[in-house]
Amino acid sequence: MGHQPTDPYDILRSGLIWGRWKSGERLIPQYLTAELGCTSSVLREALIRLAGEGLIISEKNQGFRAITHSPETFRQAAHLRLVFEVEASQMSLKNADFEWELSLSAAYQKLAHVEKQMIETGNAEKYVRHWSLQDWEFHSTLLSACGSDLLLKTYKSAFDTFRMYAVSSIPNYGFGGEITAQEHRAIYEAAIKHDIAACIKAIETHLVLYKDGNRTNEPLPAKSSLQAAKKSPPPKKKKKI
Amino acid sequence: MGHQPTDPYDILRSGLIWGRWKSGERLIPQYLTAELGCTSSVLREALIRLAGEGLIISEKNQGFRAITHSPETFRQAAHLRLVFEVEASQMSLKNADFEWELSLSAAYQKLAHVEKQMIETGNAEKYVRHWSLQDWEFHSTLLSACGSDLLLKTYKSAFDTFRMYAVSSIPNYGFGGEITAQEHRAIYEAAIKHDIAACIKAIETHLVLYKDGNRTNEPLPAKSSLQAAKKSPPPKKKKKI
DNA sequence: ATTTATGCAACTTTCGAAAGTTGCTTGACA
DNA sequence: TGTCAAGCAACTTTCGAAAGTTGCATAAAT
Repeated sequence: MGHQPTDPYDILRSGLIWGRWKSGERLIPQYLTAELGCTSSVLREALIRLAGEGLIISEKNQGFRAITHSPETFRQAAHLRLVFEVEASQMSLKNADFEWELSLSAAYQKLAHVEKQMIETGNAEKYVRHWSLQDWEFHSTLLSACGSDLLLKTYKSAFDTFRMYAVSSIPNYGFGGEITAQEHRAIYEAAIKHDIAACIKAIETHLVLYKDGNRTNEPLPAKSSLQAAKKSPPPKKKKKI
Repeated sequence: MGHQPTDPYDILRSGLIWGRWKSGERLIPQYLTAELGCTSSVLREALIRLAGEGLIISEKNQGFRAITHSPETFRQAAHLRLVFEVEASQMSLKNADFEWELSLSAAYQKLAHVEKQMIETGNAEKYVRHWSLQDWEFHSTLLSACGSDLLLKTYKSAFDTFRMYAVSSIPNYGFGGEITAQEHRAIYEAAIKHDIAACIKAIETHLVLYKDGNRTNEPLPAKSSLQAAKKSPPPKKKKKI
C-alpha cells in the first residue's frame, strides 16, 4: 500500500492540482492548521514555496490565493506543453535506448488500459483521476530521454498548470474518449518506430485542440463537492438591524 | 535617481544572479541578517521562495545553497532560451504593432550603444553589467508581443539561469565583441522587417554557440573579489594538539 | 589501530506571541 | 443623505526563543 503524503507542502500542491481549492480561492494558514496538522508558520512556508513555483499568488499583506485560471491561461499552458513536447520528443527519440522503450511501453499499456475501461464501461468519471496520472506518466516518459533536466522540470510545471485547469473546468479532465485513445496510440507507435516527423505530427494533433480552445467549449458536468472537514472562518459579524 | 532594493528577496535574487554567492555556496540565514537588515525568519522565507523558483536548492535539515551550475546546466539553459526565442519571436512578429516596434528600436539602440562603447574603448569589463541588462531588455522586448504571459515568465526564468552561469564563468558574461554586436543587429533588422525566417535564423546563430558549448571554452579572466562586509561564521574549533 | 559510541556545537525547523496592515462598520459632522 | 474619520476585527507579517537534527570531535571499546 502507498502512503498518503503528510507533508503540508505535498498536500497543498496536490490539493491545488486536483481541485481541493478553486481558482482564485484564498488559502488562510490559520484555517488550514487543523486539517494539515501543523502550525500556520509551516503552512506559510509551504505556500511561499508554491508561490515561487507559480501555483499560488501572494501579494504583500493580502495573503495567498490559488492562481486564477481562465480559458486564456489554459490556452497558454497548452501551447507551452506543445512547444516542449515537440522539442523534447525529438531529442528523446534521438537518445532513445532500450530501457527507455521499455518504460514508454509500460506507461502506454497502463494508459491504454485505463482508457479502454473508461470507454467500455461508459463510466469515464470513475477512472478519470487515475487516467490523468497515467496521462502524465506517458507524456513525461516520452520526453524523459531528452537529456535536459531543466527542460523536463519546466515541462512539469506547464503540465501541472494545464492539469489544474483541466481538472476544474473540462469534462473528464480532457479525456475525449476514443479520439484521445487514438491520439495516444498514434504518439506511442510513432515513438517506438523512432519516426520523429510522425511523432511530432501526432503530438500536434493531440494538443492543438486545447491550444486553440476547441476542447473547452463543451458544457461542464455537474461537479460534486470535494469539501473535506475543515475549520471554517467564524461567521462575519452581522450588521445591526 | 533609482533606489537600491531593500527587500531581502530582491537583494538575494539579484545577488545570486550577479555572483554575490557562488555556485553551490551555502546561504545561512543567521549570517546574512546584519547585511540584509532583517531577522533570519524573513530571510528564510525569501530563500524558500527562491527555492520554489529554482535559483536555490533546499534540502530538509540541510539549509539552503545557491544552485550548482556546470557547463551542462548552462547548455540546457541556453537550449531552453533558444526554444523559447524561436517560438515566441514568431508569435511576436505576427502580433507586432507600432508601439512594440518603438520599444524594440529603443531597446536595440541602447544595446548597440553600450556594445559600441565596449568595442571602441576596448574596456568591455567596465560596461559588462550594463550590457547584460540591455541584452535582457532587448531579448525580452523582442518576445514581449508573443501574447503569452506564461511563456514570457518561463523564458525569464531560463534567461536568469543562463545569466547566472554566464556571470560566474564566461568572460565578459558572454559578450563576444563585434560578433555579438553583429548578431544582435541581424536579429533586430529581421524583426523590424517582420522577416520571420531570417529572425529565427539570426536567433539560432546567436544562441547555438552557447547551446553547443563553443563559447565557454575561452580562459577565465582573473575575477576580483565581490565580497561585501558580512558577519562571518565563527572560526571552527581547533583540534587539540 | 580501527571501529563504535557519546558529547557538543552549529545550524535548521517549528512554534506561538507580538506587531503591523487592511478594509469593514459605525458614528460624527456637513 | 453623503462623506469622512475613528474603531475594530480579521488577518498577515515579523520576531525571537525552544526544540530538533546533523556532523564532527573526542572518548571508549574491540
